[in-house]
Amino acid sequence: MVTLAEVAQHAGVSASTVSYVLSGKRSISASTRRRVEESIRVLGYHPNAGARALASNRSNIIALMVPLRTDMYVPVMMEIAIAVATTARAHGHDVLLLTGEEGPDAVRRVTGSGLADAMILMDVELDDERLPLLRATDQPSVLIGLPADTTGLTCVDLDWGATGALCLEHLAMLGHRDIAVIGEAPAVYERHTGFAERTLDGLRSRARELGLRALHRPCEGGYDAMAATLSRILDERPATTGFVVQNESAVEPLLALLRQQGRAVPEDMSVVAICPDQVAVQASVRLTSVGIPAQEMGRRAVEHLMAKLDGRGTDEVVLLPPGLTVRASSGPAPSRS
Amino acid sequence: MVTLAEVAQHAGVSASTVSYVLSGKRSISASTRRRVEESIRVLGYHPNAGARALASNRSNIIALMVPLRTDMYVPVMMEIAIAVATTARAHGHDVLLLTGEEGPDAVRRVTGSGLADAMILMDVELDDERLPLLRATDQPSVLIGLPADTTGLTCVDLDWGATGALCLEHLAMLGHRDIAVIGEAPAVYERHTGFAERTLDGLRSRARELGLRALHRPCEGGYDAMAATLSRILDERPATTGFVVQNESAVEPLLALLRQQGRAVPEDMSVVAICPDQVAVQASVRLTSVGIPAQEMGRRAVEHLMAKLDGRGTDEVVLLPPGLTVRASSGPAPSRS
DNA sequence: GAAAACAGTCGAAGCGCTTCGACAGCCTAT
DNA sequence: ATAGGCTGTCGAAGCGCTTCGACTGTTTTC
Repeated sequence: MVTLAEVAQHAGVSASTVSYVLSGKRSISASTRRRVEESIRVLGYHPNAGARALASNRSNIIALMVPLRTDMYVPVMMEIAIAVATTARAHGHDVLLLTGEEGPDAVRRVTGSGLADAMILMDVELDDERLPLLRATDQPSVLIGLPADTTGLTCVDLDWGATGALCLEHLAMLGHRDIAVIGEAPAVYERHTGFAERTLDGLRSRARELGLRALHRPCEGGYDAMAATLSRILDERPATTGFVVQNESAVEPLLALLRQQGRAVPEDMSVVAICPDQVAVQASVRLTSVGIPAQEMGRRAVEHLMAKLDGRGTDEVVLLPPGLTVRASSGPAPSRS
Repeated sequence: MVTLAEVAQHAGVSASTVSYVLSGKRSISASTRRRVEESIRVLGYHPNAGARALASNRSNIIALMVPLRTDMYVPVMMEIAIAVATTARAHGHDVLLLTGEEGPDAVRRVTGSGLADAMILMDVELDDERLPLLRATDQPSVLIGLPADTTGLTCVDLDWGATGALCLEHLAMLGHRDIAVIGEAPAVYERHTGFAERTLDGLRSRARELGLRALHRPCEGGYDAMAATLSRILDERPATTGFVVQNESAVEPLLALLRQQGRAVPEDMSVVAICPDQVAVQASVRLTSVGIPAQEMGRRAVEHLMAKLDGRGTDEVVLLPPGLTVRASSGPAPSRS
């Protein structure tokens, strides 16, 4: 293992000079810098992470807490995680992967041990038990998701309320009056995950404003669950002509069921999905959808964190505006017969 | 930030004693241990990770390199990553998330800087350029996946050859003679990802042994790609009655297309999928499938790594045996008319 | 009953780096 | 000329921990 001292000796300078070449915190003559850089290259030197962390009180690591469960939006989570890792690297940081499993203890451990300089939390619940800890520590953090009380926190999220409203507006504009909302699994609502409730709120209040009827039903993914949910919906509101689907794994089953029942999409029924664009494009009917900007969220979260680490950042809530792409699954409501 | 020295003072012992209480490397009297533990609790002490890494030459971090691309098996990757993180925590280690983006440089950086004690590599190609580096370093590593040459390496993977063979046997046993294999996207084969080729080999050699015809076609995910692929297959081999599908995102489109063409599953056509059980259960027809033991792979990889770190491990290749679950998508071949 | 073994504790060295203050040499303004 | 200010470099302290050797009692062993 090559050390700073060896590099210094090889280059004929002192250790501190090498350190300053590396950090750029003091000016170094061009010739010395060249010599040192050459020695580093020749010897294949890599600074020891532990020593650096100890001396500088900075680990250059950010922690990312991902949900343990895999009952929803797995590809989105993955995409965010990868965007976080990539962006962090671009800022000279590495990413420590924590699962939600440990809960608040993980926050204590990481902040207490100086393992990471900052953290990003995903899958934030409306009243998350990790929040008091984050407020109490002076370690910077960013949430991906929006809790009920954002005081003293920085959050990045899609504007789910606007997302719900947007879906509804689109259907309203096409003349649909009775809308069914296929939600996430009941468990998601039970643990008060912000995005699900916010979407619903946005949807409902816009429905009220526009005078539409919106019927919400949570739904586990998969074919059987969707079949049961659909038949209940059509029993209850036979006039339903529009669907908003938030649960990715209910989309394809819904399309299959409608097809099977002889209801054509988009002629008889319109479907708007809330899902990553990739899913929308790959479905058996190209779906009109509101995308989930996973990469953007990951990137923005890291950039906010870096700003905070540089002392620039401020606490703020960033809500990304949703965008609806019209594809082949939505069309004018059939004329009322 | 509470330090070891403060704990020592609070407990009225020396710093080294506290250290030995923590590590258990020397015997400590019960009363001293109790007092120290109490002080730790009261002061809320967490050992500083950097200092520990520096002094002990062990970071208690393992690096996990995940593929940057998200063109296949995303949920599987995620599940593996989570299993790795969970298992590592159970062994007192944290996980550093690296993306494939940096390539071999990441290996150099991590081993060189002592950031991690060991690493796990996913998405290994048959002739991966990271392998020489792994062989050259004395840092333990485990691959999830199987390269062409495994000398000096430890690998954990599903036995893809046996997986392919198993699918074929099942269909053969049911009397199918003409089998179509829906593979991964062409790009996956082009970069020589081991699992895709091995599956195919297993499948083909068993087909030869049993005297079946197997026609392999790579396929991008999604409805349109699957439609094109299917029509080519049925043109070329109209007698096809069995399908083996390896690309998750082609399964549902295939089922939809067959249904649409009036071919019943499993009466006219049998489908065997290679996918996680969850996907198989959620499909519109409950799929006969060979599962992908993602959690098991992640867990085993970490456990091997821990064994190596303790000096127990050996280089070896662990191939997990595949298991086929019969569900509703496969049945006897229709009698030849 | 003396020698050897062991349990329990401490002090000090050292891990590899960053960073502060010091200083030598040089340039600019008075 | 001389004070003051740069620029470039160095030495040394110190970050918080682990671990080695040393030391003091207490047991065990023959």
